[in-house]
Amino acid sequence: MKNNIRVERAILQISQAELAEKVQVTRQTINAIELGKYAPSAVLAMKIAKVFGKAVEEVFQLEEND
Amino acid sequence: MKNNIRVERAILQISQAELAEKVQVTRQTINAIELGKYAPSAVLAMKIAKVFGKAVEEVFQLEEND
DNA sequence: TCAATATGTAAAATATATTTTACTTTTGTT
DNA sequence: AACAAAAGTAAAATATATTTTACATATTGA
Repeated sequence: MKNNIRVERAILQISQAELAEKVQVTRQTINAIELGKYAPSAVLAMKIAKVFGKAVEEVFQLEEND
Repeated sequence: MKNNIRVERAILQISQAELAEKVQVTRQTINAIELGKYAPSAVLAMKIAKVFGKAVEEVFQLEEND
């Protein structure tokens, strides 16, 4: 699972900590997901996409191994 | 987390078992998610939406408690 | 350069999703 | 009614996401 979180954050100019606060998870969770260490839950993915004003598919992309 | 899986399945006329096979999970997983017993992972939500030819947000909707 | 802010990382604990196996109930068809 | 297919359920095991605490490194601005 790939994602554009870093780019979307840059557009909004918000830190990992700020995004974390907006979607009510810890900063470490955002960091791990942004770095692709694991994939989020659907609820979290939808909340993140919502913050960016994008569809889930615009922020997260399935890969072959998914 | 709400969803329209039942309706989307009806449109495609596929059973829970068939959807499960398409997205590579067990029938019980589809049943549990369809009934709202728990929310799927983002990967699974995206695969399900893809089968239906819809965006994740069209198949799954966040609720207040999410 | 110094300090502050942001990011990366890690291990252990907890929460949640998914599988497996198995059985029950419902629905649709003949 | 009888049969088959579909859907519902449940408990235990496993996999994965998320939290917590804590520290290390990098980046930015004064």
